[in-house]
Amino acid sequence: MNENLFLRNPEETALGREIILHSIVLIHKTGFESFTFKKLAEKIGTTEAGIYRYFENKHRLLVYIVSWYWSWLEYKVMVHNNNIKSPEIKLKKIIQILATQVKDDVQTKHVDERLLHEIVRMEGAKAYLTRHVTDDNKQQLFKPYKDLCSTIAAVIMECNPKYKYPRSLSSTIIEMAHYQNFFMRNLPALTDFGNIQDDGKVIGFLEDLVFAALFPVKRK
Amino acid sequence: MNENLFLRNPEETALGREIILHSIVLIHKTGFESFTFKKLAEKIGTTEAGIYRYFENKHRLLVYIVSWYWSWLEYKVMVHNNNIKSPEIKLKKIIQILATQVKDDVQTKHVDERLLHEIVRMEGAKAYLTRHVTDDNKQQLFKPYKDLCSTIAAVIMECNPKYKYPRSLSSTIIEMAHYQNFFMRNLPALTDFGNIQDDGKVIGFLEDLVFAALFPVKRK
DNA sequence: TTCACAAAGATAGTATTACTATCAAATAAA
DNA sequence: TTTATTTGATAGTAATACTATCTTTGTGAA
Repeated sequence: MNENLFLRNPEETALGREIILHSIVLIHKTGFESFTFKKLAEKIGTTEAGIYRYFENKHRLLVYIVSWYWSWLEYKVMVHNNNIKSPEIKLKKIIQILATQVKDDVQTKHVDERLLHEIVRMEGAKAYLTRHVTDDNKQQLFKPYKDLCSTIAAVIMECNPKYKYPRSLSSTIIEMAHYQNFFMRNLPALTDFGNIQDDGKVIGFLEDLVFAALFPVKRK
Repeated sequence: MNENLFLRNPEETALGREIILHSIVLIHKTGFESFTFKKLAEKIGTTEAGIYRYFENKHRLLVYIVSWYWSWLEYKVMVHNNNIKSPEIKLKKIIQILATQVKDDVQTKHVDERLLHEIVRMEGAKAYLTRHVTDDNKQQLFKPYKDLCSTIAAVIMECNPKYKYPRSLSSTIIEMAHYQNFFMRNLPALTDFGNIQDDGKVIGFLEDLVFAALFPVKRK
């Protein structure tokens, strides 16, 4: 993880890991706007000042956990696509990973990936939708997201080396995997899935969209 | 405008119109998080209490101006597509309207549409990315957005009545018109447009994507 | 064993935010 | 001209987002 994301590395101490663990639980429960360092401190039996030693402010903490998620996802994509040859199957697998409800990975004891996935779906965009995106970006805070985007773009180029928009398509897939899911659950009129809350629907839409874009029919 | 959006209709009084006018200027300048009713009150020479008489809180004000924007856009789409017959040309026009830098419409003296468009690009998602989306939705706060989505979905169905995802494609177009533009300007690695900041690039991407989805080649 | 020092705890304090309440003055409608 | 409505002015509160300082605790090298 990028050192600019924290003041002290939370992975290295027991308190740090408590902060990560419970910030995820708390943000998941109450949403990012009503999440405060004070509430978090009370929950883990420390003080506000204790948390400020690890993170400059709550926005940095959000960027930290969101980045953690993207890094973890990239690793997951790598593992799953490791010995797949067909780029098309790879891309389908990526869409499936992005759009499917995650289950907690027991290997990481201080992170509940299922909750984190739901946080990223609802709060992820707030990591970069700020007036200080440019500064944050200069500090490389969004590297894991951009890396994932590059990885997917590379698979897209394997599918069709002549496709003109691999990165834009890639960021579209990532964002829409989350947004269509969010819409399906909260604003179903913006989708064609009712509020059935079936991940398969979003996967179907994205596959249709992506493969149509990559293998188009010639038009005048 | 939906009555649930405000406590007192801002369009009906001079102070109300001042609130709209300067909230747009202020949110555009400093971003939504650092925008406060106190700063706004100082700017227009009234008091915090004065603004609270019109809007319950700053989130409602954001939803109000964002909804205003979507309503205005829907009107604009209607006017431009009024006497076009070809649904494909209609759809292209819609993409162009959505993805192009707006210029101020002098007819509405209390709203600067150019600034508002830039606000919607950066802050628009914050209108619904909250824990209270469902309640807000029940109060019909997002109706203009959903109406626009329906309008576009109808044009999509005119293009290809067999297409399975008209609403999802519609919300994808709307969101991506803004996001790809935002990425191009702030996180160019997520796009294929450098940071040239040319609206035409985003339009090209979206047209390619949408028409490929609507007129696909048959694949195994 | 002790000394050093880093990490955490305890406590206090500040400016700002997000409101609510009250009362008086101005203004517009009847 | 009376009356209701809208605004202005002022005050106050609980919570938020920090910063500062000082003490205690634990760990590990000398």
